[in-house]
Amino acid sequence: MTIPDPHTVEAWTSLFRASQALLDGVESGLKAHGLPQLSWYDALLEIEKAGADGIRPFELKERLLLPQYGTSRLLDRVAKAGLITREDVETDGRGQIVRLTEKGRDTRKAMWPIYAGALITLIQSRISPSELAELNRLLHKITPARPKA
Amino acid sequence: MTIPDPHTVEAWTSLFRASQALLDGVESGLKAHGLPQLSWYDALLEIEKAGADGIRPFELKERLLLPQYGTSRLLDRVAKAGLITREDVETDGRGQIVRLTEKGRDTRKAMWPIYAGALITLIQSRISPSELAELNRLLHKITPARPKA
DNA sequence: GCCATGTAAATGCAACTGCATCTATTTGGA
DNA sequence: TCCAAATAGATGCAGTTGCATTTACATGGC
Repeated sequence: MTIPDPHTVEAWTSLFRASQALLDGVESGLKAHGLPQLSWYDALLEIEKAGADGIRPFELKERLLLPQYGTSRLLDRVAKAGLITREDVETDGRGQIVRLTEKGRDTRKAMWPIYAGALITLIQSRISPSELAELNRLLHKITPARPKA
Repeated sequence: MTIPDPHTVEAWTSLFRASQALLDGVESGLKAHGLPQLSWYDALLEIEKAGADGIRPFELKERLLLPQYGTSRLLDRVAKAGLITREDVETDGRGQIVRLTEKGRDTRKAMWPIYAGALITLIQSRISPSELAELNRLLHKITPARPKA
């Protein structure tokens, strides 16, 4: 059995810690402002991008890389909070169309400065633009091409 | 409100995806072999390092960067699986000493090749040693010095 | 010695995730 | 047409996490 280079283990550790720290930072900022979780942001943004046409949950799950049940339940919560509407689609009795409400749009907008601020503080202020580009390049080497939704 | 550089957002996204992909890879490997979660590995390793003296839960929580209740419950599960012993300490009636059992040692040992193999496949085989070093350097810039346990 | 304060650890409750399964509907063939 | 297989989405259940609180013990000042 091959033993990994200590640098490999360290990379995994620092990668994990970094992403953990960033996530915590963003989430605690949102929570401190009484705003929903980060996962809601991505969903709201995708739904907002879909515009008046709305989006089907199965499309959403592909874009958010969430499991089907995760999407279903996330939509439950977001709908319960009044941020989206879900209505049946006539062309397919199994499906539904999700659309953002005004409140949903407002919520997403309110989340953005907090989210962005955290990223600036936690990333942008700590690393130079060229290093940032290099970091991106290296991370993309590690993460294989997403397996085509 | 300052707007973050798109590269910053992309770095956050790739960082998150990379760490998610690695975590999933390691976890699914362990699960496929009928082994416990990765979080158990770290705990078992720390406890093993403590040797015959054992370790106090509050020390463990500092080393693992876990919340107090998380540590308490992790130890519950690990103890229920027979991988550790917990006994009261005489010098401090509030505390306990955690020690690894033989079974705990065996389990940790069994986990390592799977864990290591996943790291080799997912990281080491995809990036050169010098790039790995650079990745480490960049990640350490982003993650601030841990706030001294 | 007594009490306020602090520290170690556990726990009730709500939220969330994973897994498997279920229901409803559509689709593609024989 | 009819039925097996596929697809969209929901859901029961167990496990896990976060938060707040609780229990138990220790310590320092008076």
